[in-house]
Amino acid sequence: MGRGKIEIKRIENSSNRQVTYSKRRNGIIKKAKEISVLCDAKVSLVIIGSSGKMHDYCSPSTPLVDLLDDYHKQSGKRLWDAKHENLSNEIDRIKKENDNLQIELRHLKGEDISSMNDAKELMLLEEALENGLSSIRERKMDFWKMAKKNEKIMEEENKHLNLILHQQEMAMGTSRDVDDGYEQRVIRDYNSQMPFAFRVQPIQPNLQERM
Amino acid sequence: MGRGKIEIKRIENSSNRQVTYSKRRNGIIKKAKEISVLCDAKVSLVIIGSSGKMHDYCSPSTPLVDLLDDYHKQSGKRLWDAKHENLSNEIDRIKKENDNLQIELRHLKGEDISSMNDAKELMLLEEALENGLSSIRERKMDFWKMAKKNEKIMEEENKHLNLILHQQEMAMGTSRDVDDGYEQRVIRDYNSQMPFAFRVQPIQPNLQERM
DNA sequence: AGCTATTAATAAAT
DNA sequence: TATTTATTAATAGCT
Repeated sequence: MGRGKIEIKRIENSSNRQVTYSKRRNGIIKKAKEISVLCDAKVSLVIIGSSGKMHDYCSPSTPLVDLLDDYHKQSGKRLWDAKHENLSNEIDRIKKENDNLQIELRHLKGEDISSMNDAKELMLLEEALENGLSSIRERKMDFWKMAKKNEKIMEEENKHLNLILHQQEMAMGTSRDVDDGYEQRVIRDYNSQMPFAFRVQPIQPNLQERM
Repeated sequence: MGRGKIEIKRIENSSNRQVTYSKRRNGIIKKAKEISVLCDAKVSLVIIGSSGKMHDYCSPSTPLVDLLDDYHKQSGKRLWDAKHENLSNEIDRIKKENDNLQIELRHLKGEDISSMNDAKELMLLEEALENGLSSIRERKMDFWKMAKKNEKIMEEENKHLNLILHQQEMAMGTSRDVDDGYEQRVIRDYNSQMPFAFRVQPIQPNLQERM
């Protein structure tokens, strides 16, 4: 396709070679674009001329890395070293583990169990859930006991503080209002040492009756 | 360059697209070979069609890896590092997800809950477990009902078989004892194949209504 | 870098 | 899917 036919062999004349190179390079890149658009193919094209300068084309929205990833999967050639492969394998492994966990989790939550055709499994599941439930309830009981205990301690402390305050008031003859802030602070400090959710609650045991 | 001019846009007709793809793929690979020979350029070409199948060309005595090494040096895109980093990040991400799942799972099983300091969370957990339990029990109930139904059907079947056997015996004048083993075996087989999943069911379409 | 005669690629038909 | 052919597209050699 030109004024004359040419043999496909190295062009010896260096300037001709250079000219042909840049013309054909444009041509092939155009072709690459076209095939990727016409046939929605992924294309990666890298050309390095004898000068060493590199040109490339990669189909849109196809990171070269991904494409080469495909390549290396399909060609079986190890493009990147074992390290990468190991990482890939690990990802696969963990993903699989993840899937299994998800399934187990869903089963425990009672989802997707219509696919469970094994009575034994169902019973194991039930057992696990019952165990879980009893543990949780034990824990809640601990909470409750602790809350009660705390409550009692605070009550005592309060009484004690009130007593002291009262004594001081009597001794100093001052009004109770002056020292009010002190009492409040002490109580807050107690609260902040409570491990659980009972911190900001007024003493109202029945609020927690489900715990 | 064909019987008609075409626009460079995705070919909607899938079989035309496929034909064009393979023609142009050959064309572009030929061009790649030509430019590498004519201009002694290094060329790497990877094409992945919409079917996902990959074709490639790489100029002779130019390992693709080396060429891509050049590429990654010149493009400054740091192919490998980026790839490596991506993989590592993904692993971290998935591992984290995994850990969270593990924790959730352990909590549901009532393990490690002594670290749970939030009454609300505990209650949510309990609720999830209760829901799970009730789903499981529902499912078990289904199984149970199905087992009952199956049992009934088998009973009928048995009766029927016995009747037929009996009739045959009468007709043939043979003793019933001769065939006794057969009947027993049939029943045992039914039972042994009933894992709870009722695989070997007599022809009774409505048995499958929930499966 | 443009131009154009010529070859090469290929779209549509078979 | 492979071949054929009319037509367009690419490009070799020239300027």
